[in-house]
Amino acid sequence: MSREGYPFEEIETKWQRFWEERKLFKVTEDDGRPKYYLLEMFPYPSGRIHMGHVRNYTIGDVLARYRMMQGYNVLHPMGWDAFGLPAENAAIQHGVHPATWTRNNIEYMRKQLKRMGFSYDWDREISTCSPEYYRWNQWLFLKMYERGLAYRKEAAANWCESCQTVLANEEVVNGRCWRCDSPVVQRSLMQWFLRITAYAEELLRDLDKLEGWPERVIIMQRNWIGRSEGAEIDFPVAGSNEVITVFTTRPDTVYGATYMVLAPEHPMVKKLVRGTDREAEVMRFVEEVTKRTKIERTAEMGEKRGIFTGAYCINPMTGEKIPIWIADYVLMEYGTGAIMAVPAHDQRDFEFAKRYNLPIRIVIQKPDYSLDPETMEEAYEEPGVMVNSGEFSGLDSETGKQRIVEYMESKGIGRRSVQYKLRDWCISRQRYWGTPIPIIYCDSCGTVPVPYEDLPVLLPEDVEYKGSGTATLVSCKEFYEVKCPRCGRLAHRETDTMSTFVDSSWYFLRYVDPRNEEEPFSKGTVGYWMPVEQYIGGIEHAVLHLLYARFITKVMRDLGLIDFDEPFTNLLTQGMVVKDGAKMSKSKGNVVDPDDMIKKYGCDTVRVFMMFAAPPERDLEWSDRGIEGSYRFLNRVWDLVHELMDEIKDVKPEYDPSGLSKPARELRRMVHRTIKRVTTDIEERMHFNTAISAIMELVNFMYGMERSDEPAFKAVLREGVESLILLLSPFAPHICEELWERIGNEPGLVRHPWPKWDESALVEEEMLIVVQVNGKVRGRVTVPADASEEEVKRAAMEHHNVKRYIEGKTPKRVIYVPKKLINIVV
RNA sequence: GGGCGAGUGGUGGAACGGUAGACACGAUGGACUUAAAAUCCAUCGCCCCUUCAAGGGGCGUGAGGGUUCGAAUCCCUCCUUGCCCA
Repeated sequence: MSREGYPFEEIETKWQRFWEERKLFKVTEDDGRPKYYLLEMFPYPSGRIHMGHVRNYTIGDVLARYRMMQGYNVLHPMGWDAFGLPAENAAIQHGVHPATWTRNNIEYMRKQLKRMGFSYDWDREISTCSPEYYRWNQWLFLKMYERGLAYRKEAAANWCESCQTVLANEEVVNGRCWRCDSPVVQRSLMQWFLRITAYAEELLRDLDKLEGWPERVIIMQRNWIGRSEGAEIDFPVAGSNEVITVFTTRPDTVYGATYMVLAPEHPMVKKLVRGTDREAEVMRFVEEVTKRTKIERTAEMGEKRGIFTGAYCINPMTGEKIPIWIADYVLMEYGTGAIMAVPAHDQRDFEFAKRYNLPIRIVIQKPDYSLDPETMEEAYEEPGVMVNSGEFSGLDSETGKQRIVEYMESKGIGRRSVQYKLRDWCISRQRYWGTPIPIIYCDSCGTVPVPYEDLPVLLPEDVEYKGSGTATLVSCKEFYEVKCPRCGRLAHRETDTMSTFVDSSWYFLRYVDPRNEEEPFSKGTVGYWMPVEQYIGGIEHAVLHLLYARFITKVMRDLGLIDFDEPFTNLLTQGMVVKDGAKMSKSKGNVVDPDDMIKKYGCDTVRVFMMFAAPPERDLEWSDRGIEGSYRFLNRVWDLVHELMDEIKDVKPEYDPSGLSKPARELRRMVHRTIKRVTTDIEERMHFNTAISAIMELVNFMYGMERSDEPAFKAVLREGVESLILLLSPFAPHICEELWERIGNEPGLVRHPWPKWDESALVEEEMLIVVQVNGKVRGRVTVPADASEEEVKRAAMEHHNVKRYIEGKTPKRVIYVPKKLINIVV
């Protein structure tokens, strides 16, 4: 008989309509069941969903449906990270308004997600570009401004002269603008920052609470925060009252500081060279360095370049006059922007000293005292014994660190200090398509926050896009020109908008109360739903998004809005979907469009393949053959249930387990074993690929099983078919609803309890014992399940092949692993 | 340069100190068919011995060492590769 496979299209449409009409995924907090908040990272509405989304959201959907069947009140929302740069690019390239472009994309992508059958409560959908959402960004910004957590300062930004715009780091490719390929320069602008550094210590310490997070994400965040303990030391500038403070993690090496290095941007640089004959040369160097990127400047293999300022400072411990240099490898952003250079014990200082013939002095010796400045080829950075260090000579360097800092503190020339690599978070974007920063600049009143009652500051949509965000907003009079809220005189608005990371740093809180017009969310509601039990997304957000979300959560807590410290209890970072070993991309021409696959095989097949091809945290290799296999599997399920239909049609899955025939017992064992495997694979390891294999094995078994005529067999069979459908339903919900209905049950599977296994059904009547001799497998014996160790041993010794290896020898030792293996050592 | 992963058949992957390769893809052979598709059955890590058949042996999880009765799994060194940071 020729056939095309089961009618997936009809079935999938039918059940998607059924779920939507019954509002099966709508949840409220007044529910007796325990709550479970399941969240996937919301998408940027780029136009169409891609396989990465499909994978992310399928993982989420399987877990959501599984939890629903486990009896949880599952909050499973979806929304749109809808502000951002690509919308502006679309405006430039296709002349379409960013808002139109974004909203059209959302319309289309929402349809695509619905076509995948995901169990979202669509009534909670949010879009960050809607004023109802972004007004709370502005509200939060004002709250932070009040508390000194939002502030404005001058900072360097990547600037493209030809596009007249600021670029994000990702938009700078090899030092050039990604769009026009002209060189990118650093330009100093006044920008808004959020004071995340005020939470550095807590963000670091609370990483210990995140037991449900992958270790590598925690390590990445820890490195990003980059705490280091050390000291600040004051170096007086020779012949002036100025003092330059350096930060070092190695105060024990201070006697070896033979020169000082300032970052080119250090404010002292200008003062030191002003009016000297070195001024022109030094300033030329500074200008040249600032054009280069941070990565180029600090790459360790790169040549370190510098210039002498002509000025000197005094090493406060030795009283020595040491030269002050400027070098590209010292950054203003880290520490104090100035270092004491100890070439003998810091590799970068060492290389710099070699290049410019600066003195190298050993102050830490190896235990064998073998270091010699004349012969050393690299810095010695390990601990050791202090030498050439005045009264501290002879101490081990770890003790010396403490002693020197204590000494400096007592003399007031230095102090203990902790530095973080973490910088304050720059949220200013010179863009149009983002949340307006609610600030007004008045010539007489200065920087004035927009009063809360004037929120939201609406982003004007009736504008002509000018090619740069700032230009667009400045030219929009109705937006730009405003009365000062304090004095009423003409003032103007801030034209920078917020980074979209602000939007995404709290959206999970808005989902719990998405239509609240009085506040970002009500405290009671957020208390019921938060924290998120399971968060799922790509590893690429390991640092920025996940750190910002943690930060804002802590800020909200300190504002009294919530009472918990961490937003996400468990985090799953899924791997990429790749094809031919590479990430799918247009330029490589290896993109697989989900729409095509759904059309060809249906979404159930796509879902099953996504979950079967690899465990979630690994990369998934797309395979056209593989998806056919998944389709074949669903057809086998479809056919199997139809074949068994007559036998189970009016049967109840009820029977007395004690009097079953052998075929019934075996079927029952297989069914219950599958329930156990699928349940533990989902629950304990989230290994959906092995869960699906277990279901496949059950299907294979049922195709080849031994039958029996007794009525109880039919009841066991009914139980088997029902279990099969229930276990498969989180993965392939549509076909399962259909089969469930066809065997005469009430549809709406997420409301049906997840099957439970009966441990007594798993008990084997016989067990297969592997027999090893000296650790090598020499045979297998089958013994009754209740056989004692002695009986197993006897059976093993009698095995014909085993005998050959133990003949004439006496066993020295016998290791018995119950129910599995026996190892005879001779 | 540092940190963290990963390396298993022709392929995706199983195996959380106890039978390596579950499940699937693919391939080969067969059944069905006028034929094909679909479906079903059988075989498939590599090498070898024995046999009518049934059997049996050696090697094998990137390389090399170690711990253990027993290692893909734990430890050390190295190689390759990916990600993050510099």
